Amino acid sequence: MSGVEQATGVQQEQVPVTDRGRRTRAALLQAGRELFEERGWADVRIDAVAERAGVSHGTFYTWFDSKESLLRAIVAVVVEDVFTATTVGPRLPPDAPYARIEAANRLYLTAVTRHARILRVLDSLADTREEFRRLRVDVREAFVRRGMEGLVRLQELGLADGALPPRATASALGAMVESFAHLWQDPGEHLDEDAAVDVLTRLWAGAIGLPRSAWPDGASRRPT
Amino acid sequence: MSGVEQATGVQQEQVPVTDRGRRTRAALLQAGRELFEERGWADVRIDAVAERAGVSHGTFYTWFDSKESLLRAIVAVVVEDVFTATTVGPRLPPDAPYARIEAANRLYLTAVTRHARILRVLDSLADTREEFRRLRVDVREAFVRRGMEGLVRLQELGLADGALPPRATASALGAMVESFAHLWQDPGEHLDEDAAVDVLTRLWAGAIGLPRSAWPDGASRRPT
Amino acid sequence: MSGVEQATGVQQEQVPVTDRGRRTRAALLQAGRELFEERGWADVRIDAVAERAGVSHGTFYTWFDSKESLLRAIVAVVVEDVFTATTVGPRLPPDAPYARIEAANRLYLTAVTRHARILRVLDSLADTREEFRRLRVDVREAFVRRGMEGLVRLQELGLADGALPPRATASALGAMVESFAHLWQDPGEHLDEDAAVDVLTRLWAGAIGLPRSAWPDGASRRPT
Amino acid sequence: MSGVEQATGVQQEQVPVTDRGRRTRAALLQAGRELFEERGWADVRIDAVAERAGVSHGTFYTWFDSKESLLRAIVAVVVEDVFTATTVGPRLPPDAPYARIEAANRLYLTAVTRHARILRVLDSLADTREEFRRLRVDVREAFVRRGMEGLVRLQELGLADGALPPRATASALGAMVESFAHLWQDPGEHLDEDAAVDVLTRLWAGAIGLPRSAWPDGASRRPT
DNA sequence: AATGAATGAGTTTTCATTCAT
DNA sequence: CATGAATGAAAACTCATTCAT
Repeated sequence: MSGVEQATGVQQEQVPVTDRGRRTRAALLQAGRELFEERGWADVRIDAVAERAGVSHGTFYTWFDSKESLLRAIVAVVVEDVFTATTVGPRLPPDAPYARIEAANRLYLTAVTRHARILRVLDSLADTREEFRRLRVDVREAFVRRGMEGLVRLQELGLADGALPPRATASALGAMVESFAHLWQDPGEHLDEDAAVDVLTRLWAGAIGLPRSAWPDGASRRPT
Repeated sequence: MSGVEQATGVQQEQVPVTDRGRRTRAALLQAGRELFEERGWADVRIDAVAERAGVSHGTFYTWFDSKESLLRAIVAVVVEDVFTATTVGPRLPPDAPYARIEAANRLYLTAVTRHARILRVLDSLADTREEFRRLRVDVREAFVRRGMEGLVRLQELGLADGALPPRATASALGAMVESFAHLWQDPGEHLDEDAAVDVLTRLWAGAIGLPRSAWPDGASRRPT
Repeated sequence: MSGVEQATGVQQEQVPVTDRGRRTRAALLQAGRELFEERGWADVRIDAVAERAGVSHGTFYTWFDSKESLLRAIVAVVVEDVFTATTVGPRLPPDAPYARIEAANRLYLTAVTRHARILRVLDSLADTREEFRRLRVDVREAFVRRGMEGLVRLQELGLADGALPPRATASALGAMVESFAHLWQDPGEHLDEDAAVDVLTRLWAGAIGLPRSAWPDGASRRPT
Repeated sequence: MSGVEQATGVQQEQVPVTDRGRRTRAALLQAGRELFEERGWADVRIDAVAERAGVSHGTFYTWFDSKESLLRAIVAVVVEDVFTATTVGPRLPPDAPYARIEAANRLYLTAVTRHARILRVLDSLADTREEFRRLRVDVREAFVRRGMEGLVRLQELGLADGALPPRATASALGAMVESFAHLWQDPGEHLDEDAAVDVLTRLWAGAIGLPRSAWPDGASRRPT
């Protein structure tokens, strides 16, 4: 199980024991998430986080060691959520590959969309801070691994292009799905969730060479 | 900044008139690019740029208004280069769609790879600075548009899945290619250029539903 | 100043809530006043203010937004003081115009003298910074208005030259009194307060044409 | 002859020998004056002066040693002009004191008005730079001295209040006249030159106690 | 636990002045 | 003489983090 065991850094964040403490910490977490989403990393001051959480500046440090530490805590939730969404899908039969791909895409697309803003913040730090680069990778990891395993299985069954290197392929297609979540934000790309999932699944299935015969009727013959 | 607004509007960057000036400006540009690539945006000081360029601190401001301004100038070159690479490819016959896709992918992949580090820096700013978001989009635009036009043409010829919305599809596939350039950096994804182009082209061709009959022999039957 | 505008509007200066805060703020105010008086505006560094107040550099910004902001706070006290001195004088009978003029002159002269150095600083900024020009005017306003009203009353009673335009006259005479406070600093003009007030009052009373009969005995016949 | 012999500072400004040089120097002088008048001291960059004069930045230093030096040269002209205006008036008969006061006031008022903006700039520096404080005094000196001498003469003739100390009185009244030149700039004090001179002369004559019998008919009986 | 205040390292930027050509 | 460029000493301001109550 990747991506969840990162928490053991150097300094442990304080863990609240009283109810009041729990509430304060939660408020800071919430305020931090909102602000990061609104303004990005660099433009968020600890001051602002504390203020929005309704506590004094100093209190922030009762619960978090640093600004980084706050983001780490926020991202931990995200990693967990994406991981869960990716892993705990409906258990579809192995002989329905298209439906499996579709289900995985939908879950990942919605999960990533849910966290699109905070993931962008993470991205902006991933460039220089090794720790966050790892976290960024962790978010993707479960999905990529799942895609990779699925691909291998299909290749073994002769249902996917055997020439494709599994890991790289899964990475590339995973990136494709994820990029969709971000492009969605922009005006100009207007698709509802079903349409988006449909497009992504078609691209994916076609890309790995899943034979049209294995596509559902609606998908393979869909008109323009 | 004192109280009275100077009469001049937005100051234009200086343009060197002497050779010495040209050399200095170029050195700063080069030093800036290197440092941004090595350390990312936030960890580069103007001081360091000047030092690496072998000039004094103040000289930086003779040629650039600000750190932002420097990046802008660096990125302008990148945008230009990627645009050119994307646009000025070998003119392949329209009836060789696979080869066309391959050529386009190769050009874009190498161009983006060439600039991978600086594009990451740009990404990290794109989240909050509207100006840089636009630039980021500009880098992709030519490639996405080209992919879109190619797709439309193939759809009209019945050689591509008519159900795919052109713009979104081209965006998604473009993102896929681009992500490859970045993943390449990471250890663990080791493919040489030819192999990478091959994978991407297979994925792309398959994704849009280009019939296997339109694939070159080597591509369609390549073994694992 | 990064690209994104923080949500807060014009930041208000902090108001101390603890005693320690009050003490620190007062010390900065005091240090600032002294330094401005000693060195003028341009030659005062925030660093120096903080040092003299016995706090660190950053602490200055806990209490004031900027150097301007500090001066504003200092001047606010001055405006207040001059206003009070000008307004809250001994209530003399209307039928003792000379004594009234004298009392007003004394109060204004001593008030302006008390603040002569800081007013000079204000002057030096008033030329270009509209905000400070207004403050400068504010300092004078109460005295000028009072002089004007007094003049109008005397004109109505036939005790002052009816040809004098009240506002301009009061301005000119006010400037005369004020200039005295500054000239006093210079060596070469040595008069004690009583002598200065006497001269100014004679000039004033004579200027508006107050009949000699309304002058006190001592004043009208005073020998050289 | 006060106020004109100041030029011998430490470094002598360059003196042009060619025609081209003369033109360049004059252009810089002119540009400097305009800019100081428009923006005040601190907000004028040497860059801007050079640009407005149509020469390159470096050329400025061919003709002036420093920014201070430029202002010094500009002010020298002003001092000279005010001095001349004050000294070289119409030679009126000693037995027409009111007319003499009026003439002096008019000359001084117009001279100071002509240079009001640049004198303000000088003021803003006078607070801290001893050199400019001297210059500032020099501008006033001739007028104050003349007023003082006039007052002494009238006192000796019994035509002025003998209780007035000549120097202080002349200073105060001089400041009064000068302040008028500045207040004129402000909206709200709207008087044409004749009216202003009239008011000032009445105030002056009254202030020193010039008997009404020595006032011209128009002046003494002017109605409201 | 919470709070208000203090800290100071870290950065960008300005601009008068000098200089090589 | 003029020019374009280089210089570097200032200086203001920010903000994460620490601390005394």
